[in-house]
Amino acid sequence: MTILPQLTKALTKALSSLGYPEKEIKLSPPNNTNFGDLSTNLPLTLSKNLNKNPIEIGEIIRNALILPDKLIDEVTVTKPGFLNFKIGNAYYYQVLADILSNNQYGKNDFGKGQKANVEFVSANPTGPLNVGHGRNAVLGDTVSNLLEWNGYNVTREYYYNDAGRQMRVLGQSVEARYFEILGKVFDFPEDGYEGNYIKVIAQSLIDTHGDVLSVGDPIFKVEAEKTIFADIEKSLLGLGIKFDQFTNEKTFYENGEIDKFLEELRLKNLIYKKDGATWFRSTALGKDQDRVYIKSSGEPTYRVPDTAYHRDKVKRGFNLIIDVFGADHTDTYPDVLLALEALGIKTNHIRVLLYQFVTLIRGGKKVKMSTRKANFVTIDELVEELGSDVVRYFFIMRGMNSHLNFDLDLATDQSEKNPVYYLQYAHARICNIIKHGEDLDVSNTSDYDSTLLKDPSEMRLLKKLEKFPWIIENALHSLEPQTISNYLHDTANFFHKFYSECRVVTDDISLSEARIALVKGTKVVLGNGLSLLGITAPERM
RNA sequence: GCCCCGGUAGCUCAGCUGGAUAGAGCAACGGAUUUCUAAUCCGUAGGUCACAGGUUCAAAUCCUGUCCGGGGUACCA
Repeated sequence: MTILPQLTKALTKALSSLGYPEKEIKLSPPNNTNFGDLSTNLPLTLSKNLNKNPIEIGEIIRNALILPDKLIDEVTVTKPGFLNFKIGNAYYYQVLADILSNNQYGKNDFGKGQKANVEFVSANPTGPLNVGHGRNAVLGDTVSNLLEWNGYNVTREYYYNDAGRQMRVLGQSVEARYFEILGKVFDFPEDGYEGNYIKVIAQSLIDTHGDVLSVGDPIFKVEAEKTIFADIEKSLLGLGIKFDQFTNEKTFYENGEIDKFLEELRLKNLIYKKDGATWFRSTALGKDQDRVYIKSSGEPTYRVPDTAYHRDKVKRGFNLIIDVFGADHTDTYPDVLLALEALGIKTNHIRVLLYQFVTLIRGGKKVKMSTRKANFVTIDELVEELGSDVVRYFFIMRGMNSHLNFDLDLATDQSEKNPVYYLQYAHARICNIIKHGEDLDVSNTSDYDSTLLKDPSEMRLLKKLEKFPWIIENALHSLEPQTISNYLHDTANFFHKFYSECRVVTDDISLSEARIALVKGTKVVLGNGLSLLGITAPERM
């Protein structure tokens, strides 16, 4: 049993035995380790209720506390009113033993028996994936990993619109290039896709079908979609990302779900016609404007299939549904949820992760990315240049709410000293130490004497390892994977410091064995953390 | 105009469910290698946490306003 719940319980008991009001008990490690390992501000928060000096309250609680044996070395009360606990080393030694007996250390059961769906990337197949999609892809995949680490059964899902304007224009673009290459009259669409890959697809159509294709042949669009999608899947695989399910918009037209959904809204008087278009009466549900559902051209806006799709996901019975969207969806997903709620569908298990845009900087200048204009840096280029590990770490180490300035030149220059290597190097170093120990026959970690671990750098590292499950649990609630990369960086840092302070394998066999145990424990944490982030943990570098 | 995100060291960013002395990487400068990997470690320097109010015993963190940057506010997605 971890120490946090035990202490919380002891504090709760003390409060009730004193007749003090119930308070939420928050225990957290203080910044300054001189205060101990865990602190609570309980005396401060009680001070107002009791109209008493917080220090005095702290002392009273301290005296009333009944603590588990040998777990806590010391309890102190410090100004302005904190209650601090110094945890005994024995507890941490036990944690190390736990880690060594469980190479899944860090995993938990919070999501056991529960199904989660993570929808991400979801780029329409109109061109290669660019840097912006990269952030989405890595974020979605890492969150999926995180859910799996918390026991969820996760479906990674990619949704795309294959019935809308974008794909139509894509087909027209290919068609135009086809006739252009054949030297015939062609009409390049106004908003056509200008990338070279369009010409490649057109050429392959010529190679397989010759010049017999005629204007408006559906094959242009079909072939483009097929080819580009294959490329997208390959790009994602380059980042170690594999989807369980692809769902497309067309499905919901064909199975009647969209008509059904519109009809239900109509029955609730939430749909009306105006100016030849069909509108969603979102103002009736508290929004400040209505939205067009079906354009006067007869083409539905993307909100319509999107809502039908989300209803479908809800129906599939997931306990948790996560959408990973770029900031351009900020204003649109609330309408989707609103429509679902209007139909009596619960949406409180849907969580939307909005990430801010990636600003690409090249040659000191911002590059405005556009798939249509073929002005972008692709994921393939990025992965080829930096490697999957670096790309993944780069995208995940920053919070999703921050705009990401991606300086391509800098990323290339710094690839040699990229922060991800710091973590990987620690892991490789560990592997080497373990190997060195084995060569000298110092590898017994089944009955080592853990009490020999008492150097400050050893204890600091060990205490860090103890936090790992707690980090995973917190990341589950916040769904902010950067907390994990931050943690791993700290862990690697503490390890490197320990390494420079303490020689692991020496003539002192007992001490060596104890230190090997600590090193192996660190390896488990770093290895597990890296695998959660989808980053390799090399044995040597 | 309105909505969302951000503004923290020269640069890129952590920290934000309020806590005790605000951090890291890069860049700058100075050290450490007869040693299990120097892709490391130690040290120096670098801050009005955009600004102004407010709440609180306590604010980078919460609230209000202002300024600046990005995104949205389309019968584009």
